[in-house]
Amino acid sequence: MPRQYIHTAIDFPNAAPHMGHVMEKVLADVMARWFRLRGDEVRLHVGADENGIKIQQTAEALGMTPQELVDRNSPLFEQLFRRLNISFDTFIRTSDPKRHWPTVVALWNRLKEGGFLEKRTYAGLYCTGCERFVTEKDLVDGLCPDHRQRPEAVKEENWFFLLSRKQDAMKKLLHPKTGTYKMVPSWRGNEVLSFLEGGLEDVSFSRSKETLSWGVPVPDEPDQVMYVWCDNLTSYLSSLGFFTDHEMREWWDDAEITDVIGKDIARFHAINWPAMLQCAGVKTPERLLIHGFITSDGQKMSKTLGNVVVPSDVLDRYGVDPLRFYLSHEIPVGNDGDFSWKRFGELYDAKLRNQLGNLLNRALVLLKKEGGEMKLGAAAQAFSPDSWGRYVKAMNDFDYSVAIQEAFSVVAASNQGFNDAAVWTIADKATKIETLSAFAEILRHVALMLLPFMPETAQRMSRQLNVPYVDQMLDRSFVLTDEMKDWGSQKEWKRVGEPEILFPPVECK
RNA sequence: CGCGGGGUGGAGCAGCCCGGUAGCUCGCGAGGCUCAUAACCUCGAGGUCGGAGGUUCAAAUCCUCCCCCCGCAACCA
Repeated sequence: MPRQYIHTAIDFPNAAPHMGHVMEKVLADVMARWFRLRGDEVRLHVGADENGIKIQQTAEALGMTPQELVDRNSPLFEQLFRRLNISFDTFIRTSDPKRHWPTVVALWNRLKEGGFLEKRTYAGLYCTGCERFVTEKDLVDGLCPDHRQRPEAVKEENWFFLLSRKQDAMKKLLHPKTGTYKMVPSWRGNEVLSFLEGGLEDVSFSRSKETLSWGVPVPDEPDQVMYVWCDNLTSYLSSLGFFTDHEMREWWDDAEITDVIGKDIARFHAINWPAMLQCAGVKTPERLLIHGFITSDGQKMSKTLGNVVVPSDVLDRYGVDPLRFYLSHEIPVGNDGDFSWKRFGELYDAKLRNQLGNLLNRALVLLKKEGGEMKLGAAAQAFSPDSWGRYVKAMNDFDYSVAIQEAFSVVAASNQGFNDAAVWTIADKATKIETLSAFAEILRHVALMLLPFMPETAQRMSRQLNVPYVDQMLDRSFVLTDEMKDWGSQKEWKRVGEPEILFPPVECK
């Protein structure tokens, strides 16, 4: 049984979670759920990137300690992910000295022992107002735009990771044809590859404690704190207890590893991370799934524009599955996407209420009127067996929007078939029951297709249909068998349950 | 010539890799049905597929050049 280790980027909790965080987690969760359904063993990891200068600064501005800030914000992420039914196994917080730091320190030591770390003088411009290094291009007329002062030229001793040595190795690893680390979708990888062609430079791996105090201390160097790379990325290992006495190596060494991350940090995950792993003698991941960004009504979300969409507002209004549906249906994997309340409402009505909910309702109500007994006859199945083939291929190819649209094209075709057959006018009771049963059977298949995307909805549909496996379908061990995908395979399924409204109308905002 | 993405009926998008009736959602017009959450179905109006060349029997789809929009351009996650 293949083993799958999926991890998302860990999130930066200097503010409350936004729609972009949600998109990434839903994407990873759809993948995790699909892998489980097809029979793989799955571990899904998420977390919070709590260290760094920005957290330090934000905390200061709010008059709290960094620890207080992350203790306040990180749970917001975790709670949101739970509410979204993200089936994660671990939530790592990088300020956790017990779960996270030992792995980080061990990795650091390995890199150092391998001769991949080197102490150098880092020269840069330091703005005392920002309390951080700034670059030339940040400056306006040579001054810090925020503090209107000239940054000082500062030199400090830092550790560097010798990434430049790994250029050829990374080219080989990421080679579109022969490399073992695949970037999905491939066009997202192009940017990374061309960047790689430009040549790699060594990366700064630590800061002086005066510059950065909130982070993982460098072993044996009291005045140095690790800079983001060694700390943040390593959470993917620390969640498995790597390099400790409770490490779960099988989830790395004997697993297919997928990173789910945004286009902005693709480069670091595609290059820096596998380079670090190679240098530490650890296997590199198999797949990098790169998603785009989400805009709000076509514009970049920004507090100044006041167009930030708060995920919990959507959840309060529409519930979990409609949001999961919207993101999966509207945004092809890798593409940028847009969130708009208008579009959300339209899609909710058109697809979820009018097409899906209505089909389920009209079929069940009529069947109930005939007594609720199921009987699948020789009546032509209105469900093309190719649908499963197309669906499975799309799911395996990470074309999730294509897959969910396949499910909805089955629904649309069924509504049409329902009218064409004028089911409600069929006089012969046996024929009527057989015809309606066929629609119930179609909906059983549709619910299974929707299961990775809208788990609760899939179960509610199946509950109304009263299919035999309804109570197991949200279990992690629930596997989609070939038998389940066969027409009329549920011999124990004798009668349907009570019809209910699947998606109620939601008032316009 | 820095890199990548995009430019498709009123709006938002898919199709482009593997050329061959231009598809989806919403909106609009007409009709059908009345089982169903005033939902469902059918038909219709509306597009020189950014522009110009080229390849081809045939191009939204391949090639070349140009224009416009967005992101990135390295330590900022």
